[in-house]
Amino acid sequence: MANRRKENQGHRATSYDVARLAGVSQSAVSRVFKPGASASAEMRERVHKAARDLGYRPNAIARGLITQRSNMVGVIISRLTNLYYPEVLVQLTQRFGDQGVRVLLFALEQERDIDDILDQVLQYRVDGVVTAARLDADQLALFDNAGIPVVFYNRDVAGSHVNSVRCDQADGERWLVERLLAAGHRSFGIISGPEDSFVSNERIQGAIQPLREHGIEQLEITHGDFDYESGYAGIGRLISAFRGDIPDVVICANDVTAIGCIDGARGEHNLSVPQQLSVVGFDGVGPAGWAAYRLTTIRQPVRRMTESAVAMLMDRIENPLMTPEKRVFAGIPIGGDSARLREPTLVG
Amino acid sequence: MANRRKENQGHRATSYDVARLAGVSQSAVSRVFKPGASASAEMRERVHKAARDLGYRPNAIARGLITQRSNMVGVIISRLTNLYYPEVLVQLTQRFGDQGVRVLLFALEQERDIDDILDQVLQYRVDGVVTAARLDADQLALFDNAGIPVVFYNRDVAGSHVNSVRCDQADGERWLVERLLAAGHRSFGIISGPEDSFVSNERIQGAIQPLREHGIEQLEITHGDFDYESGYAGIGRLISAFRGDIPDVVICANDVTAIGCIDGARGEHNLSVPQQLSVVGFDGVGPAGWAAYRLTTIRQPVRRMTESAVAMLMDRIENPLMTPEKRVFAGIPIGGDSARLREPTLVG
DNA sequence: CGGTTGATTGCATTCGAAGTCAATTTTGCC
DNA sequence: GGCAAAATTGACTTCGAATGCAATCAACCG
Repeated sequence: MANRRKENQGHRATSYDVARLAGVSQSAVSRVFKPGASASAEMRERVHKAARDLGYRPNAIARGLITQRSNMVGVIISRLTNLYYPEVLVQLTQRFGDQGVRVLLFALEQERDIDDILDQVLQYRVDGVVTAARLDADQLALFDNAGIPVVFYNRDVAGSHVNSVRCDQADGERWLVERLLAAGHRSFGIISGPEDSFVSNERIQGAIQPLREHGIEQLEITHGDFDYESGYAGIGRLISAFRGDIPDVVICANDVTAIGCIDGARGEHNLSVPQQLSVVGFDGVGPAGWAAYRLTTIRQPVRRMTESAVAMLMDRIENPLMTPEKRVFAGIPIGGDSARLREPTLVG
Repeated sequence: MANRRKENQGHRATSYDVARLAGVSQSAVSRVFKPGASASAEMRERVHKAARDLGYRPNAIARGLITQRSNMVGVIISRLTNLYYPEVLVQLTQRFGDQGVRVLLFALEQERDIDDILDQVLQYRVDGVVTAARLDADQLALFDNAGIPVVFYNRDVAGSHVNSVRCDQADGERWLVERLLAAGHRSFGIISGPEDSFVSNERIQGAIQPLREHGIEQLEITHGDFDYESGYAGIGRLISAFRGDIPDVVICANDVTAIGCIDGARGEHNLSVPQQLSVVGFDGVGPAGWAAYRLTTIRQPVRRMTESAVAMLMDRIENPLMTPEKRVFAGIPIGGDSARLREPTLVG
């Protein structure tokens, strides 16, 4: 009994085992499991039966070695705990899965871990990479030299010919700002993300520029970290920066910060949102829609973006000489209830 | 130029290339990259230099084939969009990473996708599996026969000798119920998860049992799906079930449901929480701590649980004959503000 | 019926690194 | 200096599947 068990455990059936049992050659087994290869009906049946009896499954590792295709892609994500990324990750995983490709996950706690991570990604001979973490030109070159296509997700490398899928964040912010201005807001607070965050900078610059264009002078910025605490504490710092005055609106680097900001405004400063303070976010994560917040925000079209990222990467993998392409998606404005977007109606 | 580029791309350096450039044998290169193997200082240096010049990195796929160790583990997660899992996933990924092991991610949208998924997991010859999705005895046997250790996360297979890491959910619920009873609550509503969810059943049974023991009769249950909507709509269904009365407390299958329940109670039924209605959740996710909710809940000790899961799986991988072990962790009660846990003080 | 075509099948090689074994060199010690 | 022990190194084989090529076989045509 114990022996029987042990045997099974130690020995996983190989194509040779199947071949022997079915009385055919190893090549035949290989061909039966390769869709579209030439094999007679009788052969197929015998091999399949033997394979079933032995519990045989082709070894993806061995296959990867000979075909030079691991059928794995690396997905590099930083700050996964952000509410926005899990959704992206799930969708990528499922869509790649539909194409027969597996996701090897690399999660950075600190952006500085990245060099070790890249080394690992390269060792595993992934067929491609989707990165939602910053890569500099040298790091990108590693993949270029190895012939591994890379798709940037909501990021880009300046002046470099790489694939990227992005949400037009500047445009989204501009939409918000235009509407806020039209509704009469004149003093603006901003709670940004980390100073070195590409995503944050793009959003914040996208907000600041139209504000400048409209000659807005009452503008204060405080730095945050994309999290709830940043918003909760940030509103306090902004009020100080305005010398006790309250800005008309706070633009937050993302939804979670905006939610923190709303809670802070209500709980710590006794402000009602949006009557006394408008707050806007960015992302369109689940909690943004919760009744307690109903954020005014810009939703990223995650579905289409992940679809695009997968399609783009698969294309590049099939055809490495294809010219890199950048796709930009418009964000979807969500009216919500956390900001006044219309001119105050004058009640007679 | 184009040629140069092409060459680089097509040809990734192998240990033979390095060996040739360094004027040594391929075995030598292999040994230099294997920690603890015998090689002279001079040899190490020459090989490292050649490797650096060629941008050589050992091919993890080839290594996996010969060593019979892929250094990858499969992580199977369902309902990743739940707020609770991303945290678990990040921690698992990082902790495995610290042990030099990569995570191959499998995300199920539907629990029924699982058979295809398992097939994939087996093909990739992962060294082990952590699953937060249900596996039945047959499915588990697949891994057993292949000699691949499995650790269940917050799940278990009845009567089966498998490793598992769990939070004692029944005990957590019991704690909540005892306190709620002590504080004078007498009528209970429950918003469960899906009927076929192991996690939900464990929690709900854990709540119902002490209620029975205390002879509570006012008890209604409605089914949900672990999401915000379930809570938001669920409170309405409970109020109907109580014929317009309002239960003293609603026990929710998880935090997100509890949050929905609070929003529904406040927004749709004009109830104040916790004054008129106590609501409790389970998990201790980030939003549970947000000022708008301050949930009374049980936090899972994710850190220790993931640590344990990784340690356990690595142990089994190193020593396959080790007896499977089950570790149960106590949940951490979070007082919060969404339920009255003390007897009402009588003000004179 | 001979010859041609096309499908099927097996043999042998290949992918890249690891590890066994034996040959060689170095080291240590009296 | 000489010999045993230890360290270093290389040749060769191995892991499991895929594939080019040649051999075999069946089908088909005039």
